Amino acid sequence: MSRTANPPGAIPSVADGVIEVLRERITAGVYALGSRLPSERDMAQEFGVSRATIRQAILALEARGLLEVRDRSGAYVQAPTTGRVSDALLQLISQTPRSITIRDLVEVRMVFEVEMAGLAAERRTREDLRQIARALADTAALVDSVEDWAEADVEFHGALARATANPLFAIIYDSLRSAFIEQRMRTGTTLPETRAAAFRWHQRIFDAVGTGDAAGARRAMHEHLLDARQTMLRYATGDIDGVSQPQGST
Amino acid sequence: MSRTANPPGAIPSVADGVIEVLRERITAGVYALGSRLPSERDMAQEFGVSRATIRQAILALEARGLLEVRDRSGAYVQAPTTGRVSDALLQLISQTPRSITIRDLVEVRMVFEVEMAGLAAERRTREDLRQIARALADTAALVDSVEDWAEADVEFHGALARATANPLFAIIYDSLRSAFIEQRMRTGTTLPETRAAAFRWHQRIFDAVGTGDAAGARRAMHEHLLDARQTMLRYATGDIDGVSQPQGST
DNA sequence: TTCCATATTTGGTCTGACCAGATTGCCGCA
DNA sequence: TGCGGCAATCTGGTCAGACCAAATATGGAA
Repeated sequence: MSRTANPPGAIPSVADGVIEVLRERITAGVYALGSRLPSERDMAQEFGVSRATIRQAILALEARGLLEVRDRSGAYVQAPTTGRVSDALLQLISQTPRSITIRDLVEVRMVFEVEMAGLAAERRTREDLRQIARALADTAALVDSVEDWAEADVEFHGALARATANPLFAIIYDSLRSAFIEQRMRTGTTLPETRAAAFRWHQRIFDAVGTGDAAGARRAMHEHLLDARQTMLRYATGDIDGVSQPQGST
Repeated sequence: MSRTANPPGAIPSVADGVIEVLRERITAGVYALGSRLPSERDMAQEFGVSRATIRQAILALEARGLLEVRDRSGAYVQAPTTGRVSDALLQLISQTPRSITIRDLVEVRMVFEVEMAGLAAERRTREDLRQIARALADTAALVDSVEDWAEADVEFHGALARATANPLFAIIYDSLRSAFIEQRMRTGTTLPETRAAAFRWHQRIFDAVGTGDAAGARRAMHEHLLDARQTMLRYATGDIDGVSQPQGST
């Protein structure tokens, strides 16, 4: 795996050593999840290095999502989130030579989500159903706000992913999610009637999942995505290459 | 999207400002891909901040995969790789509460590799075929070395992913790849006869892709994975929760 | 016991310095 | 003129010590 991008021959820096030790302590639970690490000054003393080096190590671990540094408070052990994955993925997508088109995106969704719907129908628990139902209700209630609706829509599909009882699906979906959104999948969903149509599809999917009708769920999801693709392609301005890199808000 | 993990209320630090400017310059091409950024000292002067701050910004961008810092040489603009994504994904997987099992992994592969095989059969170019063939030949030639064989095997599936003509598939596959490997999918592939069996499946898949037989390719891949799952489950020691975090080589 | 002022701690930033390897450029030899 | 090699220079890595302002902890007053 790609370590800290240290070419095999390179001399591991002092900071790398600190990073390694800290990482071990974190995964070993010496520094429990949510707990605060010793202050930079204390660690510098303990490791016998300068504060600058400790600082570099902490920053690296923060970038990797293992720590959260709160200004004037301390560094806290953080549970990894899908955010890191999707950030990296988004960045990758935005710089892919042959840019990712709407068609590509829908194709991938088609592959994953159709099967996800089927698995969800087979395995969903009562709690899963409750969450899916809530998301469904939200899409109906928030149909007037493009932003809120998009969020609810994503949540609906996310709940479906979780209902597959396979955490990998949820992880993958979450990772792609920001890409989906960022790439203004909304292209077509800015129209109220599009959102209304989506609701009807969602309803069908939900019913199938609820009754444990895997084949029906797959079929409904498949048709939903076919329909969505058509709508999006119609309103798309073309390829989505210039993925809007998030702009700093300063 | 999750910025630099800056809570909305937080005061953006000086370093954050520098990060933002540098990032813009990189994406805008002011600092071209592969080129070297000014030295830390020069930038510190230009931005009117201390070298420590510049350093922090550079480290952050390195962690995000935008830069590669070479000791005593400089910081170079780097093309993003799937490595970042898979690192993050691997970390995420290794810390998921309900640990990821072999069954989960194969299920995900089943979902998208089957479809990938089909798409590859429909769209593969002559060049794609050549690469797939080469990987196939490698798996046969390297059948005696577990390590080399695993690499070639992964390459075979990777070439298939690229042949779908949808870059997202290749990206996703590459991102999952290290997870697949790390999680010692090899559990069953350490046996020579397993590798021999895999070769026969690969051959069938290759033939179907070569003749443009999408349905056949899907079927062959499906059966290949079913077979692989059975083998792996038989030799698996159980769930793979303690995902081997890569150990520092020091 | 409650609450607020004060003292302490903590991360963020700055300055200035040294090290050792990478880079560059110049000089002398062929 | 061409080129190999040595030395000055440059660069990132690390260290030391200091100041700031906000977050926290402390202790005493109400």
